[in-house]
Amino acid sequence: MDEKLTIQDIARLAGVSKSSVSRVLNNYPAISQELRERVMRVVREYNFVPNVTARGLAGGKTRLVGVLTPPLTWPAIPEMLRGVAEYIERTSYEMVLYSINFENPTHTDVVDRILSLRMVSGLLAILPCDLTPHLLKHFERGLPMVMINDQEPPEHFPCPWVGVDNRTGGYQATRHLLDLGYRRIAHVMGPKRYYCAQERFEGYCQALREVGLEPDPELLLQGEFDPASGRRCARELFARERTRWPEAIFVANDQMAYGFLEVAEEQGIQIPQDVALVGFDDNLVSSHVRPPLTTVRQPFSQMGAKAIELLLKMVDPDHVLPRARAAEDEGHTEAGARMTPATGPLAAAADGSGHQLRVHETSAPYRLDGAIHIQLDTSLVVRASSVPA
Amino acid sequence: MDEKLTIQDIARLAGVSKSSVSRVLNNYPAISQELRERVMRVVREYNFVPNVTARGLAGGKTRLVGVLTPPLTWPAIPEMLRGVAEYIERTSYEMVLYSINFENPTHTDVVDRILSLRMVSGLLAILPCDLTPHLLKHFERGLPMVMINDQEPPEHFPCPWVGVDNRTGGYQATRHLLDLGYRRIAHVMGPKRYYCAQERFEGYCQALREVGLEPDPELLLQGEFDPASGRRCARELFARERTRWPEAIFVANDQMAYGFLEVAEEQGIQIPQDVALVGFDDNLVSSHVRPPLTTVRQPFSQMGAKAIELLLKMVDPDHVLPRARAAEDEGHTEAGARMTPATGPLAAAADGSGHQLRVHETSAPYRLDGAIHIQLDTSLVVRASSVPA
DNA sequence: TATAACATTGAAACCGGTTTCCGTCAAGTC
DNA sequence: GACTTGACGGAAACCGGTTTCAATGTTATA
Repeated sequence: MDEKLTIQDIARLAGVSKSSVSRVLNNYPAISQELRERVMRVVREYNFVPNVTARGLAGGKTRLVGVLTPPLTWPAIPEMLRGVAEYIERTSYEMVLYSINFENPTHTDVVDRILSLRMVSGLLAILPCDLTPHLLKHFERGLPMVMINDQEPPEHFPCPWVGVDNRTGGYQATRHLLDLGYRRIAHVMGPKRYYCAQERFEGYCQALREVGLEPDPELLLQGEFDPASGRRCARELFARERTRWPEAIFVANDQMAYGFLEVAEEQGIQIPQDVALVGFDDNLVSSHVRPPLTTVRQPFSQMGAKAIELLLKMVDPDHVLPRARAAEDEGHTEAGARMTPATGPLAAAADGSGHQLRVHETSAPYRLDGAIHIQLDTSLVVRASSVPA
Repeated sequence: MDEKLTIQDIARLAGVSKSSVSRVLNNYPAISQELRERVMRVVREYNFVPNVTARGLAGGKTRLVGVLTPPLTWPAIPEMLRGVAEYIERTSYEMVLYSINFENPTHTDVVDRILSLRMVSGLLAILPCDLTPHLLKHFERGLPMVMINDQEPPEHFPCPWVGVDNRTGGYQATRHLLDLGYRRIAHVMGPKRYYCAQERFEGYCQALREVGLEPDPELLLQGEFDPASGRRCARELFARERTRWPEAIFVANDQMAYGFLEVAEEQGIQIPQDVALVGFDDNLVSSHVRPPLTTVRQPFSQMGAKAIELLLKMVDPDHVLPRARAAEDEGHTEAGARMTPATGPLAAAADGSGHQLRVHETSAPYRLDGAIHIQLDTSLVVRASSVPA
């Protein structure tokens, strides 16, 4: 039925030239209604779909965007990709997945090889870590690109960028513990080289100061965002004499919080009765650990969707979704958990879409009113680890 | 530097025709050593990479394969894709990810749209569930395809297929419990419409019979492969009077086992002291739940790798990996867990690569000695849920 | 030494679209 | 009524490769 028809065949069947068929298929404006209908009838009858490859060659635009990700086994990645996939499914674009292994020392070469193929019309780089400077070169050379990246200070970052407001997130976590009456609140920080780690820490400090407390250096620990460092910090903290324990701990990500849960289990420490715990991220797992983790939720799938939306606008400004937008991201928070929208003192003027927009200057060719930085809001998810049953 | 060079430019720079450059780049045999070197020098100097799109148009083969998956938030999917991605990274192919939502009633249309674009030269369909009959039509129409699918009986299944030996897996789980001395062993079965559920059940029965026990209908429960049905079965079981409880339970997948853990926690039932538990799958989460789950590990990433290897062989028989194969799949089993290779009574003649090969007849155009079905081995991962500390 | 067979390489056709260029025709202007 | 203008649509060039075909130079065969 739909066997290898070409635009030429359609032209012949409709009794027109192939240029006309092409024009009809691409919604060229100066086309008479009659021609359009004549062509479309044949197109529909034979169920004709133009060859993407030829289209790419001739038009200079492939309808492909690349998505560069760390290994999919990183907790946040599948959620983000879900957002990307659900958005892209409603467009005429497809996604080429480049899952790269940062441990491979040649990963910059891998990226070069990928991009030199010029197969994709744009790139969404998810948490590119130390690859960022290298990617920026490609961006500055003209490759449309959006990063989901919370590791670089957004000031003057030239590339369009999607992330969350980590400062308000840190504030939310700490404020929650303060509201429950805790006063000796420890913080396990992420690596200082990451901007998000600093921001979460600042939110923590700000919440403390708001109630007249000063951050206590004895209650600040340094982690590496992985479970192992969480375990290490937990052992260090719980090895102190009981009177020097904190009443509650805000851990800068869920992975490290898992380490705390493990050590607590080992040592028979009850959470939250002995020590309350709040994490950051709300990974899919976090509602299934024991006790379920109170945490600050990052809207990962929404971040993916926003980022790909932005990228498609850069790649193809006339791009319109063929179908209406589906229902908003529903998240995976299980029934029973309370969700608190961001209400920190840092809440900036929203642009109506529920997220905060910051616009910076950029010299890159694909600017949309300057480099757009989209910052989404976090929300607190309260579960058993911070609230005694 | 590598700005939009064409094969024509290279030809001019090397003082040869573009046909010659093309031949060199494609390893055409009848090429003089001198010409080859002359061209390659220029290619390397200018870092030339031929345009994939043009290549696709002219050669009739895009170097793209599609990967059709259920939502990435399904537990096994990221692991499988890791295997696919790691393999594909070492080839000249790229993967186009089609993550489809089975709940969308129009998902067969989505598949049709995707495939009618003819963008991909082959398709890897991961756990396509009820999409299988529809996909088979495309396969029979000539689209190279491999399925990772444990839901269809392999007999006479026309399409190349990768899965695990579920029967031996069920045997391993049950045998392990028997070896620990348990005799009253319950089984929570998956949906009967899935072949894997039946096979796991048969393995269970066989292990029991081997020690002279007959499966007890009272100890057989019917689940749906999700946590909710696990909870339901758990409540049903634990609502019985204590003397009618089993000593141990083999649950047909980890998700349902999580439901058991939750209900046990709720009702203060100690696992494994009161009841021992073994799951199936070894999801990434399963080592982090409390207590860590003993389970039958499916080599998901290896399945992905095998499947994509098979697919590429179908798409491009002359396909050779540019680099040597990297180290074998290392899995994610944490240190301390014991791994038992499959040694069930069903172990078939291995083909040297450590997996079992079954060859069936097929009428599809892309046969390699008939439809290849690759069955990988499962392995038991022993953790605290079955072994009292 | 003449000739057939083979190895090597360039010219040109082709893949299936998009886009430029140009001719035609009808409506609008003076 | 002649001329300008713009809408419309066909012919042909083009995108950047692969592949067929034919020409050339070499080597083997008789």
